[in-house]
Amino acid sequence: MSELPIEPLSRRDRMRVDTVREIKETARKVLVEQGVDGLALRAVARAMGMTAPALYRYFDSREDLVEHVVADLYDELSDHLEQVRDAAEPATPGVQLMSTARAFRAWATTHHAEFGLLFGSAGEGVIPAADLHGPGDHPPQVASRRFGGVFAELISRVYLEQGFPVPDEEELEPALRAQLTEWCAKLPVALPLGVMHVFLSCWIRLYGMVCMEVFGHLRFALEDAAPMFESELQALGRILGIADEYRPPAA
Amino acid sequence: MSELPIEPLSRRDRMRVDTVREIKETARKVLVEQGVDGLALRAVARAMGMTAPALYRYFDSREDLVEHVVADLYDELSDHLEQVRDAAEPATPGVQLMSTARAFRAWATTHHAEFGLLFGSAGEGVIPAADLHGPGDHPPQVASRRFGGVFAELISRVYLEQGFPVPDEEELEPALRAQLTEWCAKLPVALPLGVMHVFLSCWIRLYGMVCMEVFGHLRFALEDAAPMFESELQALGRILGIADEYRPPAA
DNA sequence: GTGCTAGCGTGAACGGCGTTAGCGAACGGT
DNA sequence: ACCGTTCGCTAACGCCGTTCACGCTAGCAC
Repeated sequence: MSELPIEPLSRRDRMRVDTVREIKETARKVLVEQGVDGLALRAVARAMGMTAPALYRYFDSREDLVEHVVADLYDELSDHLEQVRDAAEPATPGVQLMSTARAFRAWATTHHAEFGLLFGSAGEGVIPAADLHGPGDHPPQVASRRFGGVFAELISRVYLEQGFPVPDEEELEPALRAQLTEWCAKLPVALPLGVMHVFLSCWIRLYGMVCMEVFGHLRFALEDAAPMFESELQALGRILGIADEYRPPAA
Repeated sequence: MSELPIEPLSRRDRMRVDTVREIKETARKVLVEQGVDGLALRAVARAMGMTAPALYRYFDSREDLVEHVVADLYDELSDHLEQVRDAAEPATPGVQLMSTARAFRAWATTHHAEFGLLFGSAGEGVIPAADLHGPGDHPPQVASRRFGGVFAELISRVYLEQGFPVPDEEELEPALRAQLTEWCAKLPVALPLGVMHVFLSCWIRLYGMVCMEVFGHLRFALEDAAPMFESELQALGRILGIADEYRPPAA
């Protein structure tokens, strides 16, 4: 689809690329200020001194624009998490994983609307039948796979470098084992199925904690979910054998 | 707010109650067929042979209608879960908890749109600043509290009748302990803080698992999340000391 | 039975939305 | 200088939530 001649970008093409970038940036600004429902084509156009139909020169529809924003957000989040991971001291997988998980929650709590778009049910109507996390080539799909890879790679490294207890293949139900095997085959490195199982379980717990906090489903019990998050993170650390590397957050 | 004279319902009042009920039922039908975004006042009115402004005789706004639908859904879900709980055999808290958790997932997977409205980010715009799970008297608030109580009561009974290991108060971070203490004071029965902590942790895990499945965030690894759910449920059972009561689902 | 009134449903209207169609201006390549 | 592509605009359609003023009708007091 995209041919790569070395420098064929005409002045017009450069302008176009810039405009696309500006539209997506403006859309994101509108998303933050007005929420998901306020993310309207007309609002975006208005915010950048254009009219709504002009945006159709750059995106097929509102949905197409939102998809690209979603992809950009996944990429930006992945960039941020990788940065935090690489800056973690000491640079052991355990510390890196803990820091990255904490950074994920911090991003979620400070980017409410964006998080809802990426991880909530808001994306339901957006990426419709075509599964978001499917194997397709749409921008949000590749971007979300990259995001998932950050945590998957970290847990893999924790396992490879330090190890942690994982269930034997025989302990897993056959149906689950089959699915894990299929998934495992797609990964670059071969790992025991039990590692994938532990990864999924940990990711479910991390996702659940952050999701409940951001969507306000913990307010029935907790006013500030930060201590509970740290407690859950510590529990995950114990499962992965990296509890001793636990560090309270900087703030 | 609601006065209860024995039978003062005039014919007119009965008509009105019926209409309110029909509107909410129609709204729910539209929600299921058209999704959250399709839940429009005009669509509801059209589906029941009315015009949109007429609905304003019964609800203040679209948001008000959606709130009442949310409350009804919470109540219906709570009814269903309590029914499953009371029908569980043998009637031990452990089996009841397992069955109820499984019924929760079954409801979520078969009521996609409704689940998104209750537990996803879709409710973000609906119950705006006034927290859904706050202490107010709005219908969705009382209904969601009732729902949460089903699981809280079950775990409490598991603890009281059989017990399971809970962290000591001293092990909990002071900030977390303070919040749990405050929450615990509002409950009918006094329980150790560690029980509340385990309850939250389990609920986070159950919610995370169901949420990820329903919102499609597990499709990157699993095509059918049922076996993984059962695996997680079994893990929860081990934490609560009821793993031996585990039963595979009927289906 | 008659008249009054409160409640209900309607059509029209306002502003906003996504989207399409058609027009004119600016630009790039030749 | 010319031609075609690209771009942004206005106008329009049908949807939405919401408000308003109007009729109708059912219930009630007398």
